[in-house]
Amino acid sequence: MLERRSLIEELNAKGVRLTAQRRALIEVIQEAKEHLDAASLLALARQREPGIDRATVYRTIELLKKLRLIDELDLMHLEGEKHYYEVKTRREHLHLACFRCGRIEEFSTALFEQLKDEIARQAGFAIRIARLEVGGNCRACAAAEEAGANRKPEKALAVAGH
Amino acid sequence: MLERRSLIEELNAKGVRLTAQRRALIEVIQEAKEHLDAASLLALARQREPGIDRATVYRTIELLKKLRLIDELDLMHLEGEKHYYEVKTRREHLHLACFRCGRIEEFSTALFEQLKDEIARQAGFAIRIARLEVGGNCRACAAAEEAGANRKPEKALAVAGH
DNA sequence: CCATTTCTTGCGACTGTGTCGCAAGTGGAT
DNA sequence: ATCCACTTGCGACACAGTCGCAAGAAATGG
Ligand SMILES: [Zn+2]
Ligand SMILES: [Zn+2]
Ligand SMILES: [Zn+2]
Ligand SMILES: [Zn+2]
Repeated sequence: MLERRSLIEELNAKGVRLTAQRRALIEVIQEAKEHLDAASLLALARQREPGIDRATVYRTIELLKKLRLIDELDLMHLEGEKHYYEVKTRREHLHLACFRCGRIEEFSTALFEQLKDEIARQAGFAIRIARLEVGGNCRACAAAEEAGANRKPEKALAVAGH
Repeated sequence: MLERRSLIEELNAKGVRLTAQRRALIEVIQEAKEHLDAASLLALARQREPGIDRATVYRTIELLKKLRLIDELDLMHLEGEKHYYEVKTRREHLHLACFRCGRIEEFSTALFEQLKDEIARQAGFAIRIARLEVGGNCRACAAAEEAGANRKPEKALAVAGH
């Protein structure tokens, strides 16, 4: 939650031209309480800057990714092939996506940092992005599944999934 | 590399109807030497089973995912928004995607298992899939980048990326 | 070996994400 | 206020993935 500097300042410092459209998009991303995809981003940005176009949204996302100000997530593509975006400032974390209820949980641990270190050292790989996404059942849904496991578990092709 | 049973047997055991199309697709996936996307899968499968349709490829992928026989990868979407597939038998591994040369490297470590255990325990999350994808520069490209860092590094908006 | 049932396929049409070239518009520096 | 490079909107496009439906093919069992 604690942003370093606002993304706006960050952009200015890098000499990136600040347009009304970019400002609107950045504000939306920064104030988001959930992970937003390009379409939602467009809808929300239009509330502030009505004329804004789809192409501009994609171009701005590309820009912010290159500048390493936002991260792109897949969230296991739980609903369609969209991508989601989040500001890169909160503590580095990974995402747990529940196939049953669709909730996205965030999780942090020192082990993740250690793992990245090991990759960098052993593979000689200069890591720019490390995205760990986990799919399965959250605590509540795992319990519920357990309880409902009284029917014939055979031939259960009805596996939830991506 | 060492497959448990062929996917075909695996399917039979689960009572899944075995069609010529599915057989062709499974053979292609199993014999693949690289990570294939849906379109390549279709092209290769057509060499064995000419009439096969795009929709069938997608439906079969969905089936194999549900049965946990294959994994879906994004590979940092290095070239377009496609997804890639691989048989779920080789040792659990993660993928390193080089933004510069495009090579995909596979990497295994016990730390990854530990990390998954910690997630399962601490978050009470029943993990079905854990996908760790890393983007950056491979050893060779990191070195090359280093050498080429003699020009003005300022205003370098030309950051490679997704 | 044929009939029956159930599942699967091909086809065609469709949705939705993401991309691009270009002419008009605008930010920011002077 | 001027100017220029950069950015935007627009329209058209490329392409991944989905769906309903009628025809076709596995498996089963007689
Ligand atoms: Zn993806
Ligand atoms: Zn859940
Ligand atoms: Zn490389
Ligand atoms: Zn792999």
